[in-house]
Amino acid sequence: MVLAGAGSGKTRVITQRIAHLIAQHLAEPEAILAVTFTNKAAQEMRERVATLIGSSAANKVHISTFHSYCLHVLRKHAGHLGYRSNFSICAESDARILLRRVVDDLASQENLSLAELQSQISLYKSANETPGSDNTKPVVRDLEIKYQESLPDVYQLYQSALKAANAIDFDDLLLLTLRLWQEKPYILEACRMQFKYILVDEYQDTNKVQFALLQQLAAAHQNLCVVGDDDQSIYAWRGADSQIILEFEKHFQGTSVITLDQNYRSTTNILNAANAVISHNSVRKKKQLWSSLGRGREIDWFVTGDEEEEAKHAVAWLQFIQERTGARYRDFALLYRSNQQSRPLELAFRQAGIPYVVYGGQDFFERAEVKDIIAYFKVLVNPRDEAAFLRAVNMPRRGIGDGTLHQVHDICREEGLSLGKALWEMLKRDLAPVQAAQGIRDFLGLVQQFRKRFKEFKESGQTLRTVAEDLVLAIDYHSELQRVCKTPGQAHKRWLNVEAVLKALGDYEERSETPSLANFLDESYLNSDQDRFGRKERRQDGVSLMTIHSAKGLEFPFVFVMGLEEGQLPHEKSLRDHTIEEERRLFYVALTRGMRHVTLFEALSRTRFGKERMTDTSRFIKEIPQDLLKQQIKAVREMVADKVAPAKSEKPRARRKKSAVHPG
DNA sequence: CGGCCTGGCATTTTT
DNA sequence: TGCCAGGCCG
Repeated sequence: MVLAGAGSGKTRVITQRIAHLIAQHLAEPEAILAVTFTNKAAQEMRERVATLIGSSAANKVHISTFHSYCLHVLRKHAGHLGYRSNFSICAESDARILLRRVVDDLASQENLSLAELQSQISLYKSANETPGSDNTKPVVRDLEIKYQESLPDVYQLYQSALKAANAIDFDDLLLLTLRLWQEKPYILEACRMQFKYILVDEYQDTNKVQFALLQQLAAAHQNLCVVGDDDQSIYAWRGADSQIILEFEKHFQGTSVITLDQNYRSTTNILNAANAVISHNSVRKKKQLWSSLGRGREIDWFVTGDEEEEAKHAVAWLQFIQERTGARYRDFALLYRSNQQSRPLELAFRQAGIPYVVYGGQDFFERAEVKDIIAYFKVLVNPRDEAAFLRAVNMPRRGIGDGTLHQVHDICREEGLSLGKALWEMLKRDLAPVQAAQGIRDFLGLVQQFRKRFKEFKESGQTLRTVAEDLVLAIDYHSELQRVCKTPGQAHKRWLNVEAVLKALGDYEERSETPSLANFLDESYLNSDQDRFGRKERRQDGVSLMTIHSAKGLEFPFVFVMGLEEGQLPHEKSLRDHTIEEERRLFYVALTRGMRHVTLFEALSRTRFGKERMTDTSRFIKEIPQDLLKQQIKAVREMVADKVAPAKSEKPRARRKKSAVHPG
């Protein structure tokens, strides 16, 4: 186990070790498995290994995410688990559709939030547990009673809905692989034999299922090397369990632990501040980062009036630093706790004419237009995929109403048919209204035609891409977009996304030796990495705006951390959930992104949920030794307080506004 | 079916 | 305050 502090060359450890294993003939490239958490990380690792040992050897090393690896295993053996091998993978939004139907079917009067149910289900799955009465310890404490009560049923129904749709969700990828290995030891044995050495990056982010998978896979050879930093564990809310890294030595006998505490990224002042802050956490492996890059400037701490002033001061300060250092825009990152904080920042940058890039936001595959096209692909590949089916069947509108769909659904369940077959039955039995019947005929004809064309595209001298283009034409999606969108500009923007899907399909086709639509879906669903779809020009020079979570693993010469107030960072929810130590790690991650200099911003008042409120200074600032901080006071609490709460009344502002609209 | 309105609500998001 | 889902109505 390599305990690698922030900026200590974590990834380098893995790439060098891979190169070493091969150079010393300890293992053939194909006998090495390196696991990362993101495809991007896997890609980067492959490139770095390639520069060490050449790309032909590097391409033989198995570098992949947990999920991709598991998908690979499951495609081969899905039959053993009662799934067809053409099963679909449900993204969260697809799963949401299934979940909605499940909750509707339960007909409970309780007002249950789908999002909450979904995240609870995921947490249970990540912990390799099932919500049920026999559970002595629920995964999440303090869950409202109505959720505790309904979760077991919802869970069961959700799982059977997935199965009926011949679909699995992201958590199932891991879970089903584990179950496959348990039920078919010979498959596990074969998987074990394939790898002599296993390396894992970002080990602090593993969940219980991933740990179990590793344990199984590494059992034969016991050559497991994990790299991670418990202080950077910030995904517990998604099921990551930092206990796993803390107890590594207990799980694996004869472990040697190597601590990397030299930091090659940040100046000493930044590190000292980060060290001081993180030392307030009780559950951690002790380490003190140090560097030889010099002290650097103290951390600046701006106290401003509200979030708009915060943004304006950030802009001015950035320009000041630029003048003094000649830094480029891309050398700056503004980090915040929650996405909504980007809004005032974007406004200020736009006003100042400074280019910026907001990272995060909506995933490429979650956009409506992309989902529409992909839904067609999915229906063609997996006729049972309910979520995709429901999406495609009325896109564009074919006059198939809710009533008809409910009827179809009943036929599916009662007679165990796929949705497509059930639609045929509807027609045969003359159950659908005239209009709907015509729509159903159109849709089924389309599906039949294109399923055939995608299957035989080669024989007919076409490519996947040209067939897909025909499909988009056949459903007249361009017109559909123009109809749906309010402005032509928006329609155009969304059409570009459709073209991006087609281009991705073409690119995939060139890359793959045996291209198929099914394969393309696998690749893209597990690789929805934004910059692979050409959305963002990474070349251009702009200030980066992103959440602290998405900044993990990145570094910038100048880092601004915004919103250092109680309730914001730490977030108020964390105070209630008693997850303050994870919030502290989050702040630690933010600080350690900075190479040369870090600036902290605090707003004395902040508008949340439409109400302006006074705030308190974040406790984390108080945990930084005073001599490392340089306070820049731009606003005084008393004066701001006067402005924020002028009267006793709760909403004088709202009233004034109303009377202005209706002066009479 | 789709547009409009209202009411509830509100972190973080690797796959 | 601003967004989204769900209900209602034409």
